[in-house]
Amino acid sequence: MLNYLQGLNEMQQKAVLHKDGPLMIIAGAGSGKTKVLTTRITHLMAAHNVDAFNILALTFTNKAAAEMKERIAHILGNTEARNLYIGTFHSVFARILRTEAPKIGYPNNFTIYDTEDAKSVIKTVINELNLDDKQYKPNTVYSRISAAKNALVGPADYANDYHLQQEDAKANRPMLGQIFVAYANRCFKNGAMDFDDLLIKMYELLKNYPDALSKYQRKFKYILIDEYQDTNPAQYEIIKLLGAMHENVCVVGDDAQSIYSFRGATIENILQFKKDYDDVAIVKLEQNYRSTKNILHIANQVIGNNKGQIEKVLFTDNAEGEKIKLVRTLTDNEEGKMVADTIQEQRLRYHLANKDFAILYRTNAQSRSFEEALRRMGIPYRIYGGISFYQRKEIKDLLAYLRFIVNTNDDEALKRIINYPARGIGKTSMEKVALYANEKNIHMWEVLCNAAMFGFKSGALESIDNFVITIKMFQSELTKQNAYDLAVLVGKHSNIVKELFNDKTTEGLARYENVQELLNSIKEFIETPLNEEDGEVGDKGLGTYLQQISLLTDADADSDENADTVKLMTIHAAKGLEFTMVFVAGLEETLFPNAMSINTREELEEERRLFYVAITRAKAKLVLSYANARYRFGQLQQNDSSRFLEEIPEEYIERSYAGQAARNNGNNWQQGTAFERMNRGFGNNNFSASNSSEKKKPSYLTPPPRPAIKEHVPSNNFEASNTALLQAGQRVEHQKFGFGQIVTMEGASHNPIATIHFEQNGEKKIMLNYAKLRIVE
DNA sequence: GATTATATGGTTTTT
DNA sequence: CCATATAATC
Repeated sequence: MLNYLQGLNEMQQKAVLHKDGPLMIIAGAGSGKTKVLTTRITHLMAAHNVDAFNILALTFTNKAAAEMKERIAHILGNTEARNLYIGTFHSVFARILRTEAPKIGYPNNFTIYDTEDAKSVIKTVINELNLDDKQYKPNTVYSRISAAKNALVGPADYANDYHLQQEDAKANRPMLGQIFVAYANRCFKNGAMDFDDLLIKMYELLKNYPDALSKYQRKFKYILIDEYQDTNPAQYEIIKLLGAMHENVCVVGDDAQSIYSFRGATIENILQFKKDYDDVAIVKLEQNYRSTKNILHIANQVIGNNKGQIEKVLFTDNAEGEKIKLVRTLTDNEEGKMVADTIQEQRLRYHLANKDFAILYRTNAQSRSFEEALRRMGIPYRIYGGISFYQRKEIKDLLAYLRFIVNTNDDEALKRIINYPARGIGKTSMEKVALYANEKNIHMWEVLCNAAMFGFKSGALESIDNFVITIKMFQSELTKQNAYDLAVLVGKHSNIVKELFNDKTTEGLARYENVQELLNSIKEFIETPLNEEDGEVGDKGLGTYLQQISLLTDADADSDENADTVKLMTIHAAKGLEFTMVFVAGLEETLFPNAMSINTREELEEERRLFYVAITRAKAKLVLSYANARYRFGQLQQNDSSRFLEEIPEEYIERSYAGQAARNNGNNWQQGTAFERMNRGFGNNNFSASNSSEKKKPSYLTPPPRPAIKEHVPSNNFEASNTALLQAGQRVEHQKFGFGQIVTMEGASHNPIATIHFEQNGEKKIMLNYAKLRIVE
């Protein structure tokens, strides 16, 4: 027994074995904190007989939660782990609120608004208050409100706060408090909570309802919190309340990796934790098991430039490893190509798999150049983040129907679906509906149900009545059918599916497939066995499903975790992950550090922590890159290299220069230097001859010149054909290159390449896996 | 009221 | 460059 303790170092064991009382673990990057957390939970259960039902663990993503559960189940060798309460703050609280909502005046089936929904409500409210949405930009208003909530400042507090009033008056938005109040009221009326409300309402529940507080205090005898440096004051206060009875609160964090202050997170929580509890045990995990000495060393150097930090020194027994590569390119496109070429080369030379590589960047918009380059080379990849599945329009549309059926108070969902697909209830009618609803202080749905009474006539009235009948029909099926069958019915009867099916454009086709995928996901939800639960509302109903998916992260939606693909993501999304070889791209002033975050020392230090997080994702190999110019707002913009690069000691770096200029001249430096003269800011970057070695230059030094193509307008019946059986001699149509004839077929069967002679554009090699070709004959 | 053309304006990061 | 908002037209 207790053999799960083997393989833990002294400090890790100390953290695991600490039984009762507050515990703070300061865990450096790659120091095995997940291992410590899982082992600690296992130990509580196995050695101290703590019931799984009495343990609450809060993680940063649902995926991390699922993995933790799985690992614990594996070590324990039984099914007890499924009774653990593990999840993100948001999902755990949503689950609790689903049971307790009526106490605070919400329906059990409350809707969860994502950012887009919330902004839309804010916009409506601004219009209703007769304010100008140019002066009050929904984006700004939303972030102000969100910031207030995360600091536990409610609408009334906000509107009455003298300082906030002054601040808003100065910033030319004196009515912000009123908007906040109206927004909060509207959400409440709609039976909806936004992301921040999940914390706020949980706090209010515990604060104002002693019976609820004591219920959950008794239940959660042991509380563990991962990524503690990224918690905000609202979360802090909730935990303080929940943990007050037993004080068995264990937090794990690393101040050096705090990167979510824009979401209200504050490192203060770490300092405050020590003050709030009398006798906090503190354990520091300082041995890094992930990275080479070189990588860890420059990480330490970089973070050393930040001022306030909790003292700790990361060390490792790992090998020294390679030097850090620093590559400069002329443009973002060449940066993409350099990365793709390097991946290809490294993969072959060291027998690495695609999934050993990650490309990290500061902003989602940067993914494009990497996508293009990887696709061109036939390297499979997967992008995390950006527009997630559940944010696609077609998905949100169908979900809005389901949301509305479950909660007809949700005016936001109603507005989305009432005229989609078009059924003749347009803007004018809806303005009237909104007007009547506000006058009588009832829901828009009630107005619709009594449309005749409110004076709607002929055409409009008929359309509205039909809509009401349809929705009522769906509602009556709500109790008779399961979520999947109902969703299928809604898709059919609302004509959404038909509408998408009839759209034969490529985008339409993709949308249709997305909807099918959504239906599949609902089916899967229904078919997965119930999580054992003690008398909670947690059931297989549509309401549960809707609440669950609104809290999914993009990382959670990852179906094939082990797929052999190169991973592309923002640094934020990479937190907690590790890869054999990491590319950190776009190390340029105004991009990283980002122009939005260089105005205060605090902001800049957070950018630096972000850089630190990026570096410490790498196990063996690290490549940093930057481009002299990149497309932004559709225009080529020049940038200096990032100030962070100057913080890395020269002897750890191997510089090189990839791109077209190098090729044209046959000599890397002359063109490079000429270019440098045109761009100030390169003075200190001494591109010494460090890469003048005789080694064969990688192929990224020779991008083929691309002749301008003659754009082709696809035929109206253009539709991608199945090209599996394509043969030489056949005539095809390509979306861009126009009509042509297959000259030869080559390449492996899983990645066939066709050489095609196009009438307008000459001979081109086309990868069939990616190109859209219509077979003409 | 719906469909299409033009204008605008916005990019940091995410539950 | 992109997506969404408004205007113009049927």
